[in-house]
Parts: sequence; C-alpha cells; structure tokens
Amino acid sequence: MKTDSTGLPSVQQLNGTFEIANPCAACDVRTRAVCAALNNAELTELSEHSRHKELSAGDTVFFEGDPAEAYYVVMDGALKLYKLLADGRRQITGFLFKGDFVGLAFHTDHTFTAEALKGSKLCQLPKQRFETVADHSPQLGHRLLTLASAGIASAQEQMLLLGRKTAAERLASFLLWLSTVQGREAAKPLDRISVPMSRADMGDYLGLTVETVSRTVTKFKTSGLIRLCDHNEIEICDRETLSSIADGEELD
Amino acid sequence: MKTDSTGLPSVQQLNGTFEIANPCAACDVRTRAVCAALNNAELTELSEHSRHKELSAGDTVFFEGDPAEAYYVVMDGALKLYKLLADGRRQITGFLFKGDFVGLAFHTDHTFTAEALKGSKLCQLPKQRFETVADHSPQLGHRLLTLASAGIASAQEQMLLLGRKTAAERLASFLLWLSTVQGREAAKPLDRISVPMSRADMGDYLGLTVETVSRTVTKFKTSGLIRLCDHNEIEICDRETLSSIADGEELD
DNA sequence: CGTCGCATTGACTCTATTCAATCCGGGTGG
DNA sequence: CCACCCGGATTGAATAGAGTCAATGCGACG
Repeated sequence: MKTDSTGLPSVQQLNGTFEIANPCAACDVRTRAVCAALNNAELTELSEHSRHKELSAGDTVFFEGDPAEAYYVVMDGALKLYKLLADGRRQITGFLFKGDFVGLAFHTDHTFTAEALKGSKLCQLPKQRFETVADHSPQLGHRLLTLASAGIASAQEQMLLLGRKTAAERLASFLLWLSTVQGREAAKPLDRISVPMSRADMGDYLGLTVETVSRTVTKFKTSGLIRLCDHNEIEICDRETLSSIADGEELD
Repeated sequence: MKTDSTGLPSVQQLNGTFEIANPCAACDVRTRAVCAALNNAELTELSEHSRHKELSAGDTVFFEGDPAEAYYVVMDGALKLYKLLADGRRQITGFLFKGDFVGLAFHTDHTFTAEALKGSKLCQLPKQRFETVADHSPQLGHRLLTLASAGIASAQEQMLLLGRKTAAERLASFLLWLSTVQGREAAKPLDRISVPMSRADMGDYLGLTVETVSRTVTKFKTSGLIRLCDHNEIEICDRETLSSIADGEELD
C-alpha cells in the first residue's frame, strides 16, 4: 500500500457506506479512546491530519505555558503531567496510560507540562480540526464532556488525598488506583501491578518526599500488605486492609 | 401576569423572531452563566422546567452519594462543595458564587456534597432535559466543555497548592483567588474582599487546620499585607508581596 | 569491576497539628 | 439594660508526622 511521509496509509476516496481504509482501523486503542465516539467520516477527516509521535522516557510532549496546538491520544506507554513552582517544587497532577486523552484543561496555552515516563506512542490531533469535529459531533461532544466530568471527579478525589490524607493513606490509595487502571483492559483490578514511575514521581504525585514514599512502601512491605517483585513490580497481598487504609478508616 | 405554582411567568407561545417572555429574561446571571450559550427556544424549553431554590446558610443542596437528578446555576449567594472521609476529615473542593454552574463532575451519583455558605438562590435544571439540550446544542456543548476544561485547570492548580505549598503560600493564593472571583463583575480584582466562609472552611479548602489558618492570617495582618475590616471583610494592602508569596518565590 | 542513578535507611529538624485556654461579638432572656 | 451564653476566632504550649540532610545500598550498564 502506498504511504505518505508519516508512514500512514493514504486515503483514496471517501464515499458511502463501506469502510474507509484509514490508519485508525488498525489502532488498538480505537475502541477505548475518544475516537470510539467518531463515525467513519469523522475518523477519516481526523486521521488524515493526525501524526503519530514516538517518545522516549523523559521526552516532553509540551511545556506548561506553551501555546496549545494539538490534542493527543496515548496509544501506548505512559505520561506524567505536572506543574512547577518557581523554586522547582513540582506537583504531578496525573498519570496517563494507553487510551487516555490529553487535551482537556487547556485553552490557548498549556497549563501543565506533559512528559513521557517511558517509551510511548501518541496520536497527535491538530487542535483546530479536532475542535471543529467536536463542535459538529454530538457523540464526540458528549464523550468529551463525560471524560472531563470524570476528570473533575478524580481531581477532587486527589484534592481529598492531598489535603487530608496521611502518607500511608495516600500510598494505599495510589496503589489501589494503579491496580484499577492497569486492570482496565481485563476489566478487573490487577494484583500484580507494574510501577512505571520513580519514587520521586510518586512523591510528587502524592504530595510527599521520596524518603517518605520509600519509608511507607517499606512499612507496607513489612506488614505484609504488599510484596516487591522484580524491578518495578508490586504485588498487592492484602487488598482489604489496603482499602480500609486508603479510605481512612481507623484501625484498631 | 399569570403565574404557575412556582411563581414563574408562564410562556404563552413560541413563534418566530421576537423575544419570548420567560423568567430567564430578567435573570441577572443570564449573560454570565451557562445560559448565555442558549438560544431563545432552548432557554424557553429549559426555563419551563426549571425551579428556583432558596437556601439558608448550612442548607444542603445534595449529598455525596445521592443520585444526581439536576444541574444548578448559582443565581445568588455562595456554596461550598466537599468530600468527607469516614472519620469526618473534610476536604472542600470548591466554592461557587453567582453565575457558577454545579453539575460537572457527576454522572449518576454526586461525588461531593453541596452546601450553602449563606442565604443563596439556585436555578435547578432537570438533569435529563438539560442533557438533551446539551446534546443538541453545539453552543451549549462547547460552553460546557470550556467550563469543564477551566474546572480541570483550576483543580490542578489546587493540587499544586495542596501538595506543595506552605501554609502562607496557600493562604496568599486563596486571598488573591477570592479577590479575582469577587472582581468578576467589575472585571478587575477587588482589594476589599468579603470572606463568606469560616476559618474552618478555609482550612478545609486549603488542607490546613483552623488554628493554622488563624495564625497565618494574623501573621499577614501584622506584616501589613492585609487588614481585617468589619466582620468578614479583608482588605488586601500589598498585592505584590502577596502574589510573590502565593507563587512560592523565595523572599530575602 | 567501577560508576551512576535511584532507592533505602538513619538522625535530626521543623512545620503544621493537637490540645487547651481565652477572647470576642452577637443574640437572648431576665 | 445588662449579664449570660454560644459559636467562631485567636493564642499558647507541647507533640507528631513528614521534611531535610546525609550516608549507604543496590542494580543496571558500560
């Protein structure tokens, strides 16, 4: 098949009811990402202008303050989003994984930096074109609103964590969340989770220092709540207790 | 004019270009609230099913966990939104004022409690009907998305505050934010701000205790950054310094 | 095998919390 | 009118939980 400079198959024509050949057809986050809300015509329209981006660990997608020029879908890998204070203090506001959408929460300029945690693949959608489609597609509009709504709800959950939870409660909440996220494909929480971020990243997400994260992990490990497996893998041994810690229930 | 049981003028007919008599026409948040994105037909459609709610200080609009049945526009007064932990620890996730919209961030159930800070008036829009209008109106859809996007951005700002700022930085940020919010109508930040919430509420919003809030207010007062006027009024005396504190810039 | 980056552990400090005692202003009832 | 009360705000003293600083451990990689 003939391909253009981006390696995407080119679209020949656009007529009628049969399936249009376009790169999205083969995309394995297609059914889970925002794209699921698009019909074929819209998909084709967008895919013609989409670009795939390959990132290595530490690569930055965009910086806080940069003009916003595109939306992104995470096709594979993991990103962290963060904000900085003048003296370098950092708050990670979210981690994104396969299927997640980057683009809510900015207007003309980005309000946070987006950086790859590890090798990742993104699908870049030009801002203007995406917004036009969004304005004309009730399905997509609805989907975006649902996503935004979920985003606000989880942001509020995170405020509760940052404002009112202890170190142990924060870590427990985080591990359970990771477990849920990584179980998305399987549609059930995983007991064996991979932790693609450093202790420093965990700290900057949980409003703690590296040392406190490390100490708390150790505490969980010695009390048998979790087990550290090979590099970057954690096994949840006692989900029950972890849950009650996460929810701040008094323990006797 | 004939009115129904809710005290709203009834709508006689709905034809053509001239203005339809409906209660929203006289609403003074009409141009600033979500409603600004509605055309006359949509406005009429919604207003026919809207209900106004009067609240006294401490009244609850809905509780976390309640099934979500409506959206609300704050016509006057002030609300606080909060989440609780099992043992009573509380995190206020936002304060809403005249013109603000309540309804993003919930799906079937409310994820937070909404309570009046003082006497307030709300416009209640039935969930189903509002969503139908939203799905059919690109203007409203766009507006909601913009609101949601702004909501996420400010939630992230709050995460930075809760996760990484000191007590003084938090209070300074809060006061400047209040100043901006109360200057919305005047389109410029106010130096004389009214503080409708208690110290406890401020603490629960900023992730601090009442005592720490009080001490920090006193510190700002004695350093001449602010002045306490009559009950619940604070004057910002040194916006410059307050800003640099809020942004975490090192002071010499 | 040595180095580098991240993680862990230890000792000490400090900020914000906790607990407790006033203070203050507004409302009430004698 | 004034004493009393009550809830919120302030202040003080002691404490604790997380932060800071510093040393060491560990694993990947050249």
